[in-house]
Amino acid sequence: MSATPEGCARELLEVVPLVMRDIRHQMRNQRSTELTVPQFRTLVFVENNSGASLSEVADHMGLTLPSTSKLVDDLLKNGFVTREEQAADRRRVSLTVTLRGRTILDASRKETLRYLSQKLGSANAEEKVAIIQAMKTLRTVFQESKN
Amino acid sequence: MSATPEGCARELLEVVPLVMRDIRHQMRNQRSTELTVPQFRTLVFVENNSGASLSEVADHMGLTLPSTSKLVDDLLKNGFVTREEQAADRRRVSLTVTLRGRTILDASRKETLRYLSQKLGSANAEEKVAIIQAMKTLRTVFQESKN
DNA sequence: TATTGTTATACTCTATAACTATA
DNA sequence: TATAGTTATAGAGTATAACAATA
Repeated sequence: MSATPEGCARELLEVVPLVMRDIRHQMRNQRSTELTVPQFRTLVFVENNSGASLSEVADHMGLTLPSTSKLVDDLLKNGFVTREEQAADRRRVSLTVTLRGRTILDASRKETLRYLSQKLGSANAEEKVAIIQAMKTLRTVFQESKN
Repeated sequence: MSATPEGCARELLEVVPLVMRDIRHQMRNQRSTELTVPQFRTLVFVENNSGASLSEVADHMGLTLPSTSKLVDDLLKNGFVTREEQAADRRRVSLTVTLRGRTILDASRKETLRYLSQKLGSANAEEKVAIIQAMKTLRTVFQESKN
């Protein structure tokens, strides 16, 4: 297996959509929680960055402002976040996860992690180390993709 | 970094959507080729499994038959695949990639791989080995995800 | 009857363009 | 004028339900 940038790229292009598809399916089939992947990721971000503006969320998600606005709107309708004006700059919005949002997020995360953990149970120690390492590298490589 | 199934699951859940988002963006912004990720994956599958039926594509993609039917319909409209009845069982369909489809697929693959390779250029040898290993494991774990 | 596929319908995700409000 | 955000509109991706054709 050639550990060249090209070899890695080829593997990523084949395997990442496979894993993503599975995660998406799993989340969709959570009848109790029902968060989509983007909704889940948005809630995680707002939980970790309470008071975030819409632009900050959009930036983190790699989405346009209108897309993010709609995404947040749905979370709002479900009562998972609150949206207020920032006092210092009234154009800006301040987002916070509600108790309800936190509850649903915790449940969804728990269920998804349980599912993924079970799937990864068959991997041996060395393989798991490689996954952890790979994810660490990929995170740094793909994180600041401000296209 | 705990190399437990739970630790791996946590990393996957954070990093995979990040990478997927970047791949999706990159493909969307290919002004020359313009294949979406599902279209790309379908073409790859049909190229490797010439004469495949719709059910086989759906199975590979992890999609329902109606979704797959529509997906293939779009490829057909663009002249990237042909769709015929199978002689042996006329309910079944036989899909083939056209020359045009092959051309666009090659161009798209090349451009995406170039993009990803360039991004992965900053990773050192050990990190690249870990990525290759991780992808290999993930492929086997997530491949036969027939839900 | 069971299987393969399509059509009808709907919802989510995402984008671009046009707009409003605030700075 | 520039920035933050929303609304309008549209296209892709996906699903379920209902159907048609073939086995």
